[in-house]
Amino acid sequence: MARTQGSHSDITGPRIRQAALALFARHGYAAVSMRKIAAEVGVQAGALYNYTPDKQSLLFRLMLEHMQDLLAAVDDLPATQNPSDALRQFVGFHIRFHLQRPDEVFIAYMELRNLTSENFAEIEAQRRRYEDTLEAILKEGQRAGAFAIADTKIATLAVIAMLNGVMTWYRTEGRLTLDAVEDIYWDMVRRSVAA
Amino acid sequence: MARTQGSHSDITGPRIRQAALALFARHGYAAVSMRKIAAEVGVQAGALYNYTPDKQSLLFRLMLEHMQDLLAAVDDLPATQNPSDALRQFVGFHIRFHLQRPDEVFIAYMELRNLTSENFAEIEAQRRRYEDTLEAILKEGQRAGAFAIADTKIATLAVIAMLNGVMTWYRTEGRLTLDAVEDIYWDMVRRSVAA
DNA sequence: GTTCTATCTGAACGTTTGTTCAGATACGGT
DNA sequence: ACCGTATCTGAACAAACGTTCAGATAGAAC
Repeated sequence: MARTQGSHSDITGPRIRQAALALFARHGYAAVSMRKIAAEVGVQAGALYNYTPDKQSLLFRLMLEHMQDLLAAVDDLPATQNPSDALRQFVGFHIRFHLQRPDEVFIAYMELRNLTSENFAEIEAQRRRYEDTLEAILKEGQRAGAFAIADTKIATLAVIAMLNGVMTWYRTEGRLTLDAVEDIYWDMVRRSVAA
Repeated sequence: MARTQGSHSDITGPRIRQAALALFARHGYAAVSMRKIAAEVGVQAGALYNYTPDKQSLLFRLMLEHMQDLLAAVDDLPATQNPSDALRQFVGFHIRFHLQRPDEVFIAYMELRNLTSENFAEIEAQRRRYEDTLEAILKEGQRAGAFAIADTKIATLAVIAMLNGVMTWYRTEGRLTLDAVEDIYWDMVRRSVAA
């Protein structure tokens, strides 16, 4: 039986990427076979190759689309009055954006070593672009005297690392609301760079 | 040829764990075969089974020994006069200990999902014990009025996440000395929890 | 110099891997 | 009602996987 009810390129393609995303996040790229992805979609392994040239491209596309979404979203943030507001906005944005996409975030960080070197370079470039938006805020704050930072590059990485930590423990059904989490982290970030 | 020159249980065992450590860190547990580990040691795959019952135990032992070393080291830290000194000592200890063992740290974090559930529970318990030593410092500082922390559990995780960030970028040959890095991070941590 | 045994080889096992492709089929267009 | 084609099946491929084990061998013990 081929071409079963309601099966279309428009449907199967996204479902394959969705299944791959969930499986890669849970078990890791190397531990997930094409057959497992196919089974999750309800299709034979060979059918996947109508939608991806190979397994590597499947991973790369997931990561690339995630990074592009991230960069587009951060570029769309409204303008702010001063560096402190900009930093607060960034903290809130980062926490919310990443908590909404736990699987994508997990993969984008954990599966970097499973990319070919060309693909890795491309993803890494996007990551750096994202870090640069935060560093620009810190530099401007430093220049304006709003922040007192020993090293803006390290501070950038430290703040992002700190914020990323929220993904390892935050659960929607936990004791803290998203607003509360945001407030707590904003408070810590603010103080760590305050003049 | 068997029992080649200088091959002994005392030599081969550690060399196997050392090779597994490096390969797991670089390529990931699932992507490394027993044959690759054996080749790195200069031995056939079957010989590995004189030293580990299976591949899973090899990973587990690496992680367990790392966590035990970490807990033993943190328990050995000298007593301090006040919470601020204790926190400073912890920050310096954490950075130095982890930077000395990049492969172990990487594996202990990235390969958790490749542990069986029993093994995972054991490692996770050790990790929590480590976090508890930091939270105890923060709680005592909070009680004594030295720190002003909204939520000591979150602050614990945030501080550790922030410090762990150093592993992703620090290189011995980089522009910053270990002392400088330690100072910068201590400064940020101190301010993020200061009363 | 002989024996003993810890250690390693090398082949084999059954499974699973990513990928290919000829053939089957169901839907869109006519 | 028929055709054309996009889509999927199912089998096949060579390679690699974790693990086992009978047999070989080198060094320790005497």
